[in-house]
Amino acid sequence: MATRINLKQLSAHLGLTEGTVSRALNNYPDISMKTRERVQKAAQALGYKANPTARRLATGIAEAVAYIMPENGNTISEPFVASLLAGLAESLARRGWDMHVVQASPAENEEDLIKRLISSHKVSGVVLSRPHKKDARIKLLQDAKMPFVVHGRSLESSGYAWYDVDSKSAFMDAVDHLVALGHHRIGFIGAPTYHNFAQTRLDGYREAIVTNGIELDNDLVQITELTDDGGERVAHDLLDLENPPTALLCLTDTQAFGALAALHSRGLLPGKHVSVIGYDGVRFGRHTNPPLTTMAQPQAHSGRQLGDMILSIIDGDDPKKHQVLRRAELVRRKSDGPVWTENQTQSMSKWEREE
Amino acid sequence: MATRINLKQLSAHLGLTEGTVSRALNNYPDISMKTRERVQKAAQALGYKANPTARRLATGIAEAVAYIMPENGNTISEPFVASLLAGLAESLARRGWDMHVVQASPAENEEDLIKRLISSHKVSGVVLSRPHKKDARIKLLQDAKMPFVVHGRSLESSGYAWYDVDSKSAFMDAVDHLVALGHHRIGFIGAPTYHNFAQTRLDGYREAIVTNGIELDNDLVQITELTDDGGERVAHDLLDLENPPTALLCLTDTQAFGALAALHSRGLLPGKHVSVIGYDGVRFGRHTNPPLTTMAQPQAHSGRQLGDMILSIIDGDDPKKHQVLRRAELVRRKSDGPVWTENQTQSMSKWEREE
DNA sequence: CTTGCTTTCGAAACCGCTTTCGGGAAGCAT
DNA sequence: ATGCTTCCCGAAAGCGGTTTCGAAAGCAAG
Repeated sequence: MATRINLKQLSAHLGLTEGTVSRALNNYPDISMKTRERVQKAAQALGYKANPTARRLATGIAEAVAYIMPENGNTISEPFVASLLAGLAESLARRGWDMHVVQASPAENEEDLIKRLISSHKVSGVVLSRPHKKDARIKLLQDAKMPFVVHGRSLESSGYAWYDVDSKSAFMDAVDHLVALGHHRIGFIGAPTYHNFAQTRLDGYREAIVTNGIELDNDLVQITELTDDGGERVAHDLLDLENPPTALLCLTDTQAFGALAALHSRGLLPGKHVSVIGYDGVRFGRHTNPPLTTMAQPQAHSGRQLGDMILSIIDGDDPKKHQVLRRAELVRRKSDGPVWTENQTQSMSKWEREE
Repeated sequence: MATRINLKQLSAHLGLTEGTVSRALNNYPDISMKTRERVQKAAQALGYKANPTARRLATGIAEAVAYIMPENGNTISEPFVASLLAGLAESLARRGWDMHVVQASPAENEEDLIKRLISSHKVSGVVLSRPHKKDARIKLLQDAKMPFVVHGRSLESSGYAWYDVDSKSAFMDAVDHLVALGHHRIGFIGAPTYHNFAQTRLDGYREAIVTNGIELDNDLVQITELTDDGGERVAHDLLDLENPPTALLCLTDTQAFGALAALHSRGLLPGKHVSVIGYDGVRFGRHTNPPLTTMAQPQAHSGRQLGDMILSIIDGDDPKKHQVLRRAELVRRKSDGPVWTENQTQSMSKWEREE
């Protein structure tokens, strides 16, 4: 086990040429059935495995794909990363391929990372998360003919493979839900719209607002970082408005956690005085005070899905055939409720009591 | 940019032999200063980079390390994984090395995974998380002389490199803290002790209990999964005891979240009626009801730390010189408090009011 | 018993780089 | 000029496979 047997030894053992043995193992048709079986049996018995590095050099295919971690080294503890990686790794492992996980170093921007990845020939495919609206990386990959799939979508998404959740519809659903509860002033806590998902969710919000016959009020949309602190900060800004919102719709659950904190610090009960809805459906939302209502994405097997996609594209499938859009669904916990009316004074005492 | 220049072209361009150019680029002393500079300048200008696969084959060193994801595909969304990966990737990238992330597939056990990794020659080092008490993987790596560092420790940890947090002391501190608040019946929510960290934390708990002159009561320690549901379930068991605990010490924050849920469902206020303390210091604990008191580990740069360690061990450092033990510290939020006494009836009303 | 086609395998080039080895050229003392 | 180091670089052999090409062997047909 210390030193593994190599092709030369195996072929010597069999009294055959290295080339012949190699072809036998790779099921070339010009090897007789008899010797093919003999070779494969011997390989099995001796525990022969082709050296991956040598094969890579010879064939030029890397047998590995790279996952690009989303930017923001700090915020990176995105809940979805770990489970996505698990699924992706599993899918690739079924084929014996490797998963490289890469991240733009502080010194290097995302585009240079992609360039380096392409020219290094170290991977035969790339999986990308959270593209920007107009993501230069996508063009680089296309120009280099490097197979890739995107977790999310950029603005122009017709030409490549992607896996995404229809968060625009999700945000429309969320708005509809809030309106049905009587809310007319719905605050939106968002993120910079170079993130395409930030844009589409905002679009969903806006579209649903007008569809419901409500006038758009730009004061009600606030942009901030994708952190709880960010959410908390702008939640305060929204509540400080002269005519404050009665509900807050947040781009992510993490931001929503911050919004809940803002409400608490003001003695307001989420779900009662002000409704809060997040997006992502992270499990942790079950434990907030109150449990967070959220639009949950079906991230069950997104990693495996992405893995299967990139693999078949590498095999030659048309990327355009691999575009899957999943739907998010409302998970109603306790942070949403009918609009609070001032004359419900009988409960006022409880409000006051919150510290 | 399409086809990268290779060594043959570069050397032809320079009128030198491939071997000479290679040695010039790798700073061999038998190349004159003059041509060495000339070569390096040309390489720079033409954007030459040695093909990693070819170099790997020639040198036999993989220039990559593997991170083994902790077991449990489901529970894997351990909060620490993503940030650890980020740091590890950064450390390796500074040297131009790759990070492979691997996970035992359902069909394959962890030991076979390591065997495969070793014999594949695909990586020159391994980083391992959460070892078992007696972890067969460690022995495999040692026997194969594969450099590795462990995130955590197994029982016998003197012979290899590791990075760990002194969770035994942490749990002793936590017990001391609770005792100082008046608690004498402290429940322990743990996990199967083949996980070494589960054992050491339990040890810390037990040792501190006796040190404080309290009698050990085995009914007070419950073993369960590392999930919120697990924590919730056994929290109920503990509270159903005839003589229930007044405080719950949990192996992880995630379990503690479940414990909080159990208390709420019984109309008990964490931090008032029953104290709850977790371990990990995940950021999310700021948003529970009430915010979770926890023993926070300094996971700031653990990933980078691990990366630097594995790199220097691969360079030949003695693994035994790389053993770093960090301390966790109590982060007091709101889920702990003095022991609840029944005669504080004036607050009883508030208790009743909780639903 | 040739001729012609397949089937089956050996031989060799190649992937792109590293590293050992040896020898020519230059430098210095004799 | 000779002899001996020392300094540089070319030549060539790997690393461990894959793949093309061509030839030998086998078989059927003529």
